[in-house]
Amino acid sequence: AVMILRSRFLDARRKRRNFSKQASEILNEYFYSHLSNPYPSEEAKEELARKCSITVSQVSNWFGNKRIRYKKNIGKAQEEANLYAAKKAAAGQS
Amino acid sequence: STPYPSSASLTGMTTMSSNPLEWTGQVTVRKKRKPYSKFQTLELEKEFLFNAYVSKQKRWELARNLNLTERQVKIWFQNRRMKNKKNSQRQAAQQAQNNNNSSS
DNA sequence: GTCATTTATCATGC
DNA sequence: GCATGATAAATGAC
Repeated sequence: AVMILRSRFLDARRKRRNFSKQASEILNEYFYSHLSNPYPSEEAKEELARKCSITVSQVSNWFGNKRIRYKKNIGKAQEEANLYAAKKAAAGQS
Repeated sequence: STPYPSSASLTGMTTMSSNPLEWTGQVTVRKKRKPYSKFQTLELEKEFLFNAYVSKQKRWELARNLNLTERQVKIWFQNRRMKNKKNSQRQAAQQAQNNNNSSS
């Protein structure tokens, strides 16, 4: 019982904070620009972690959540996808 | 090196033009995740304190006493070891951070 | 065996 | 009240 209580304090869910706006922007840009295969390599995860000022585990968590929640929203609005698709198209202009 | 076999040919989505993302299709039918009870978790944790690796005999006993399958007990210990490893890495990183701050 | 995942659930932010 | 990040069961690659 003591260990359960102790684990509750070690549980990071108790102190969860939302990522910064810039971090979410970076992660979303990578996700939607790699939508055909949104599985960043370990090296890519480390770079994303540096740019977002978060840990590699947090990057993995973000992509895990993003993939499953994107999948569940296929067929629905998905205006976020259109937003980043347009952004990518604009960046690809000559 | 995708985690799952991306054989998109089994659901007849070869001519599906609307959604070309193969990774969104889950092939295998997996059983729904069911959280264990307080008692089950506590007994597993107690055994994990003795040894992180459980013998086949002990695994059978735990499975019978906790109303779990031997496969569930085996996987629980696997996941528990990964959790331990992750926490160790987290503490090590935290300690390194503290050392850096104190030395500056 | 490890380990990167998927998925449901949990706990929090707002 | 959902959105979001982290964790707990469960799977598959290797």
